[in-house]
Amino acid sequence: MKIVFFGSDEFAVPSLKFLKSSGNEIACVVTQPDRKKGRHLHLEGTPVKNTALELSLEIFQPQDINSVAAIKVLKGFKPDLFVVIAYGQILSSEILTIPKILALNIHASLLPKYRGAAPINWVIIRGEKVTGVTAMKIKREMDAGEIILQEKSEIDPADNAVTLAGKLSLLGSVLLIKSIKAVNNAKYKLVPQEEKAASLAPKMKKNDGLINWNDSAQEINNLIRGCYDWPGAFTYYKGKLLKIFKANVFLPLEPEGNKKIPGEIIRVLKDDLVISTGKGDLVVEELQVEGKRRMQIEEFIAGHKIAPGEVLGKK
RNA sequence: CGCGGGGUGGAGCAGCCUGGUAGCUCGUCAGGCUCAUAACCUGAAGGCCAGAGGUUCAAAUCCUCUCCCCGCAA
Repeated sequence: MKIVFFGSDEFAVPSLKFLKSSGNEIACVVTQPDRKKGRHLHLEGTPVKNTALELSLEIFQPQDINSVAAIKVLKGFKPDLFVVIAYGQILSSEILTIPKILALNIHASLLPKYRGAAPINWVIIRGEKVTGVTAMKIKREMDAGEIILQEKSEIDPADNAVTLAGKLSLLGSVLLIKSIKAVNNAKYKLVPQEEKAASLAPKMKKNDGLINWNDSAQEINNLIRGCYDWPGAFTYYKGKLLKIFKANVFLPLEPEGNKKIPGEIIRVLKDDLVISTGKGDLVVEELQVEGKRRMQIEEFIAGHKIAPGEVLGKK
């Protein structure tokens, strides 16, 4: 099989590596152009580009994949298959007709649920117990193609978006190889998605991480896990941005006698910071204040005169 | 040169504006209290205040440059 691989994000890296070692011919790796990133806006390649360099694969980084020039390049490879994983640009219908067999996509959710750029974050934020990966034939509409194979994976309560992404990207790479085999042997069915069951998982925005202390401790903890490590669930403490990276839910046994304001700090011990929420309490374990490095709660408490009664969330 | 915060005993912070014995919380070590303890009390060790210049009688503190860390923005 002659394959052109489209990918940018870290999520696609295991698939690229696995694909390479599986003996398929990778004609070219298409990835997003280097972008100015980071603190001093240095030019940086995508994780997929770096992997492709390590594997000595040909790299193509068109500004616009749907441009006439880019299409010409792609046609030049005369590929059997396109494999698209976390690439970051939408392929036009003309591009989808280039490969002899089909264009295949691995998506990190159980489609038709969580279509879009950030399924991993949103399944955690929504408190799902199970998610998975889907291999599908790409259609013009975003993540709406017919399903080839699907694999489920349980979400561990300890998982955050990063750990879950790690698991799913491995699972996805296995699913990819399976799917390619199936396609190669023509032993596969294309099952249309149930449109009624579709839901969306749009790209994360900075503000999606804002903590609403009126939510339950469980919901807030889901937000914290789902927003890890970008954009990070955040609130405000003494006018400064405060990100919470890790926390636990604590349900007080005694009926809440004296009502606390959601967001109020109710207990500060040596290594224990408990915050009141709309329902239950949140025990903060790892956090970061604007301009400071990320730290464990005991380090934070050691250096900050933080007292019960203070309320988080005010800008 | 995108904007901003910061580098102070092992950790996290205060002190800097208004120069002049280096302080707090935690940790470590020793001792005490206690049936016991991660709790409490007492004491101790541990810092050329990121680095290099400069101003000054005197610099963690003021000025200049360098290195490193972080937030925003992407």
